[in-house]
Amino acid sequence: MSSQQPESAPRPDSAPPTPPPTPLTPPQLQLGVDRTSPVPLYFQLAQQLEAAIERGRLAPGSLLGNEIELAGRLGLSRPTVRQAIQSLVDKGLLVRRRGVGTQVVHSQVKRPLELSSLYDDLEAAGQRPATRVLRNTVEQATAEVAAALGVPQGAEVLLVERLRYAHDEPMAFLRNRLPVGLFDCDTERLESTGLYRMMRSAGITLHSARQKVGARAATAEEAERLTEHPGAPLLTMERTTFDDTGRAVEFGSHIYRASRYAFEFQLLVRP
Amino acid sequence: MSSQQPESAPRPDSAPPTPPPTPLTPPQLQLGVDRTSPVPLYFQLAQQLEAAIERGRLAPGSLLGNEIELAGRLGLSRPTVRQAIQSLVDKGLLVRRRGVGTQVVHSQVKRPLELSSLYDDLEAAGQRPATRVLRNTVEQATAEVAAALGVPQGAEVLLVERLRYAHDEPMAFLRNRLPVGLFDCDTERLESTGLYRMMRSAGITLHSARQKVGARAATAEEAERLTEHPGAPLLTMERTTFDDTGRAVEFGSHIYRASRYAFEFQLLVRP
DNA sequence: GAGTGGTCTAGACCACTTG
DNA sequence: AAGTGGTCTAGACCACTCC
Repeated sequence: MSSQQPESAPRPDSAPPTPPPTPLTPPQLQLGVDRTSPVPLYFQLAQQLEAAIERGRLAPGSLLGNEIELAGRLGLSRPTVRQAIQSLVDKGLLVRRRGVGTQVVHSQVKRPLELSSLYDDLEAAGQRPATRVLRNTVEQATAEVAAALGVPQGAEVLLVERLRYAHDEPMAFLRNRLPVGLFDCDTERLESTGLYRMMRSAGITLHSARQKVGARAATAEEAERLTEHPGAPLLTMERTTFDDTGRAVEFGSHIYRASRYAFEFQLLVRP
Repeated sequence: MSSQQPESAPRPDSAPPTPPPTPLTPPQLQLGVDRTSPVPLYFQLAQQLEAAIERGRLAPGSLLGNEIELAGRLGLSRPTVRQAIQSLVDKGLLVRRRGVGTQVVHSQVKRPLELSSLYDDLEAAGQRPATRVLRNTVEQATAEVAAALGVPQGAEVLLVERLRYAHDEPMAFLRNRLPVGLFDCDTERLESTGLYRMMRSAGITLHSARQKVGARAATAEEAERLTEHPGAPLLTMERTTFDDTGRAVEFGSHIYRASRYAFEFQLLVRP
């Protein structure tokens, strides 16, 4: 099965027209799966390949070796190997071309951003984030909120308003509406962590979000809350977040100080 | 093959303990593949299911019927049916739960936005877009541009500056840098279509983009170009676009009138 | 023509959810 | 216990790319 090829050992008995055309490239690259593990085989392989790419052991542009050979080397079937490779293609780490092979993507495409959480973003950037909850009550859904959350107009929804600080400076004013009864929206926890983290720990699997990002000049009231001057440029975002069943779980209308914050994210083109 | 079942014809000869437990839900829903077509079978099935969901013939939340039965009904193998279903799960139209089944997502998640092209956005919105090319030359890459495009600092890159109008009003100032020799960047075509459309027709397959969206006040020069007043809020975007091999194919630094434009897009959470 | 990925089949066993 | 999706196998033929 996984007999390693002699690489460039000259074979004196036969004279092939061309010397071994160096089929290498995923050279030795120790790969191997653990069949006693509960982790799926395709997932183990995908992890190992991803790690190898990340560490540069698989150089950008290098070919991966064909699927059949890889399957044989690992003692896996071809569909399983394909499943592993496909998951990395979906992540943008590998490219497949028929008749050519599978190669590591050229370039420095870094890990795509998740659904961005301001709290996590700030924490990752080393800015010590803090939150002050201004309101945490129940209100009746306006037409706009009802449409966004998919509830009847006038139905009860949670209203949460927060000021987010970084280094004791206000950065953003966050206003969220959530369906009631979705999870326990405790004010104390809201002040010590982010909304998305609370949702995840409540067993909600976030799936997608529809966002609208714009800008406008600060009103007097907004300026005061954010310690800007009236007319200062503000970044605005409206976002409706859906879980994996397609339910809307959150509708946010946020305002950021443009002088302090910008959105970074990655878009994938769906063919 | 696709012999239609008698549905609810009572069978007088046998008396099942329970009357047909209504296994329905993808009720009659005429499905069928064309094996003479060059279109892959899984793709044909996915298209039909997607169309049925879109037209409401498969209601949100309804179960799809198990894979084996579906495969039998269509004369396909289970892996092929799974491939079709998986593609719709990836699109966010279906949800699978082990032990439960596959159901249509609850809610109105509309088609996710593609990598947004301002030109296409405006055209779709019925605003007749127009473009004036201000510059279309070659320059030497600054450190920032070189880093974004992955070329050596000082290397030659294409510089394109455009004003984009809607209804004869300026909407945005677009500045792009591109690797030289990527495709023919003709000024006349630039004025009559969008950059992305030109890339696609040159055989470049767009794959992903890294974006940064912010806001700031207009300088005097910017205000004049966009017929705003100095200090007016502007929406800014920096975007590096990559093709399917991971090459950077474009680096854009754009400015939009916040009074006229906002970004809308969909983010997917990668598990 | 040789080699690659793209598609497809007909089975199999397991883990999970539900009654 | 029954039914579902999740994983896996060992083959097969085709379309495309490159020599």
